Amino acid sequence: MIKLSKMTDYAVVCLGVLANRSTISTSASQLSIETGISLFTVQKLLKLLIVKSELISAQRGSQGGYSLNKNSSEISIVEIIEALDGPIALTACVDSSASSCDSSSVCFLNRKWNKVNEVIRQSLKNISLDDLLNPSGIFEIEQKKTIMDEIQY
Amino acid sequence: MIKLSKMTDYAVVCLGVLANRSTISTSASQLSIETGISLFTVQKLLKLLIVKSELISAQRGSQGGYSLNKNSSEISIVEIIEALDGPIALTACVDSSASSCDSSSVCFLNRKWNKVNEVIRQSLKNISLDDLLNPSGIFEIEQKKTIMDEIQY
DNA sequence: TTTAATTAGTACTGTTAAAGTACTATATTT
DNA sequence: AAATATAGTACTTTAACAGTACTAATTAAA
Repeated sequence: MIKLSKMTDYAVVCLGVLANRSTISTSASQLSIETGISLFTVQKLLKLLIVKSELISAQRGSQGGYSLNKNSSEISIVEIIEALDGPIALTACVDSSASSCDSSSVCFLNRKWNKVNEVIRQSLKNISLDDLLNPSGIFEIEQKKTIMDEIQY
Repeated sequence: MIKLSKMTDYAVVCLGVLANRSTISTSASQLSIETGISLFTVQKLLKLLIVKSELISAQRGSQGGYSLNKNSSEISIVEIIEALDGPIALTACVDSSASSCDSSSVCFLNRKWNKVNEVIRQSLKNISLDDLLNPSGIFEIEQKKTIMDEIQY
């Protein structure tokens, strides 16, 4: 099964809470209480997002916490996925790591997967955090599906 | 990183070889030699494809082997992915397994991921094995990307 | 200025899914 | 009958992820 890490799932939930309290800083413990996700996990998650993305800001000390840097409608789920799961790359040999593919002499199609990755990335690019949070967003996503259904590319 | 299993990657390579020898049955050992993938792995892979998909047929005994059931242009990469990785489902809670999501009381967005999954599935649906094998296919995939780029859905 | 609250950084442990390996049974051709 | 191949199953190893824990640094408020 192609799947996201649990962290990404947790992130959408936590960022959703932050989106509803855009003005105030929300502490990790508060987020843990509101989401039901363990404090340890919430802490880890937020630290990751701080380091790996520009999605949230942190304020230390008493009354400190985290807040969203931009509106949920401006956050693409690609940003969240790529911050926590790394680049969207379906195959290892496509990963732009130093080590080249073990079977490069044999594998005649590494390059092609990159295009497939791009197709997926583009599909996700225009789905915002808000689309996942806001009920009216369901329809929009449904629309997207329909549009894609009709394109016989 | 969102990624496919290595098995899926191997599968595309092996099915690619089968596509080039559509008429004759090709044994696992022959495929191992031609692809460079270990025999054990090739055997496991082909057995999986037999059980989990309708993509190939097997013939036992001397001179036996495997062959593609349809043309590579008629095989969607979704068929390959879903045979080996299971359904395309980005999050566990979306998986239609018996056990409901642990945090269902808290998670206010399980349903939405299904729509996202559908978007990805539709993106992949119309990419064929042939698109990954045939050089001229690159352009077509590139086209797809471009089309999707332009749709500001 | 002390105390409490809170994030930052790092490191360790446990769990689980995937990959790889191996063996035995069954079928088919020669 | 013998050789060749797939079918089925089970075991072992590996690696990524999730979870846990501790210490340091920072900030606000008492």
